[in-house]
Amino acid sequence: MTFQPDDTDRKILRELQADAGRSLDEIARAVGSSKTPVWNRIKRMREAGIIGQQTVMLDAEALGFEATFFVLIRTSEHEAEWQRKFLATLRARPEVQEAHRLAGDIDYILKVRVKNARAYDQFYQALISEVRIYNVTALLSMEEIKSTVALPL
Amino acid sequence: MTFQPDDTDRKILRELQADAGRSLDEIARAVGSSKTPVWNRIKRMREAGIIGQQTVMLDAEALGFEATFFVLIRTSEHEAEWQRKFLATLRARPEVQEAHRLAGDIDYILKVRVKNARAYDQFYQALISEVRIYNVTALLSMEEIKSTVALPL
DNA sequence: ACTGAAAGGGTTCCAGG
DNA sequence: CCTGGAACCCTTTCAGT
Repeated sequence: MTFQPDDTDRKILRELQADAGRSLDEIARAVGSSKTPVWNRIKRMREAGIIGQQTVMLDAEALGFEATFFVLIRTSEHEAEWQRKFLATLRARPEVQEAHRLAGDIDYILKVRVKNARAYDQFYQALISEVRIYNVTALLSMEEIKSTVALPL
Repeated sequence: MTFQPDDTDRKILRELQADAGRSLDEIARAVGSSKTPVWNRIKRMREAGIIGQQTVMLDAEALGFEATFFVLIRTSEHEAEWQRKFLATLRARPEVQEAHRLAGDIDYILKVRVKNARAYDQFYQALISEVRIYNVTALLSMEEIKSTVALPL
């Protein structure tokens, strides 16, 4: 199930992560190969789902998203039905950029991106009205020091 | 400093976030306009830095990155020099995908993506050997429920 | 498995409404 | 500010090595 990229595959993935907007020629040159072999490898990796969605990074601040919260959630409920509803709620809410189920005494962590603290409060009220939650801690980001989706290949 | 996208700009940004790999024609059709105006808007937003890097989402699990940690850091040091070194360390470490400075009693949160728990421990040892840190809590992700970089425009 | 080339399609730009 | 079209570049495929 684990895909084992060879050296050239890894170089291609690194280049695509860094800038997916370049031409095949440029990427081929960057990895020291030529168009067709690089094209075949990209095609294979796309079909295998290794390479997924292509997207653009937007400037969140400039677009008015000035508040990022990390939300630590403890719950006492662990039934299937509660969890199903909780996950559905998270997936339906576009301000939730990340959600992970955790090991340990904190059950879930969310990354929530909103325009301001009021918008966070609206999200919070909506969340606790939809599912029972035992304890919530919100950590407010003052400064985004680093943000990347690139894997350290 | 805050860019005010109009309705069409917002539609374009939504489409690009969802799939930046389509042709201008397709995007123009999706937003109910045509090539040239959409192209001009994208160009303007690129030049303004609203639209940044173009990238691909890779399948982390399939590539062997099976462990994600959220790391909560408390420090007693708040001098400029300590902070400079700490930030430089975080930025230099490719396994750190996110780093935020926080308000409140936890000073920093990191998202760290590694192949396994041993690789996390190596990162942790390297970090505490480079800068003094008062207290560290590592939260291990058991399940990635949701992960997106899209802003809720 | 790579090279080179050819066809089709897409991006970029410009003239005109 | 939009439409349509022309030129050029890139992607995609294929035959040859």
